[in-house]
Amino acid sequence: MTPATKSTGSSRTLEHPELDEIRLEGVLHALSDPMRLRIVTELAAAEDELACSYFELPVTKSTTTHHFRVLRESGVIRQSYRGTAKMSGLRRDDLDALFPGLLDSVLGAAARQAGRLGGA
Amino acid sequence: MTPATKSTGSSRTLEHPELDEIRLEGVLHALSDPMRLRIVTELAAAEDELACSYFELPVTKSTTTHHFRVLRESGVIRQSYRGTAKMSGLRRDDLDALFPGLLDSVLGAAARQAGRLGGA
DNA sequence: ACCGTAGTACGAGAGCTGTCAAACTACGAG
DNA sequence: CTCGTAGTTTGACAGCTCTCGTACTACGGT
Repeated sequence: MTPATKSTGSSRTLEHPELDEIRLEGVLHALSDPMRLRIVTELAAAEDELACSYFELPVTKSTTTHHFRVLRESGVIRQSYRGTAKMSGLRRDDLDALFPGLLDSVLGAAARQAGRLGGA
Repeated sequence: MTPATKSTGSSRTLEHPELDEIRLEGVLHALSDPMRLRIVTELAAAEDELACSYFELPVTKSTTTHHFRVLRESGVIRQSYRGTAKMSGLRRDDLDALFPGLLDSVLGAAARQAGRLGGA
């Protein structure tokens, strides 16, 4: 929101697929891993960008890096650097434009299943 | 070897997951393959059970068998034998009960993408 | 009884995936 | 400058996935 759109010297760049490069198969594949589905669920609940370090995943840092890259390269999340932190946010608008209702139904399904398996 | 064991009386039986054994991750993974997404799309369009041989997939018969098994074991389709043919049908009701809206949004997304990529 | 059609089973191979450990880079705070 | 924190890179490894070809079984018709 606030300006500083210069990337402020952070030369580290991140590749993101354009809208028309996002493939349904890729999105589904990205979401079909438990760890990544969990990341996406938390990201959706947060309604805001989150640092990778926010997530307390039961895997090492390098594995975490791997999962975030799969999510980014499939077009599910958008990432950017802010200081030493790497912020991640759902590409909700892009996904809704491309595949209306898909993200919501997957999130709903994930919540439903979590309730069914955990809370019941 | 030695097919001496069971054979369960009547004809060839097929394993299907119960409703509460179907996992969202498994369904998403099953749908994330182009060949299987295509099968599911045609199955949905048909609104009826189809024989494996109906599909003219650009792969061999053994690969076709493999894909149908993945779809069945993940809970996406139901299969049964009718004569020498093996009929397959979407488990629409089960999936809708478990993950409301998911199947429709995936099918819609697939149709949209097909139109976007093919119809120019 | 035979044959053809529909699908299965069994290897097998190339390639991808999830995971780790260890060494590394980038940034901000003292 | 030095240090700690956040994340990356590389290499490795087991396991899975998609694909094939060949050999096999099951069923129905002639």
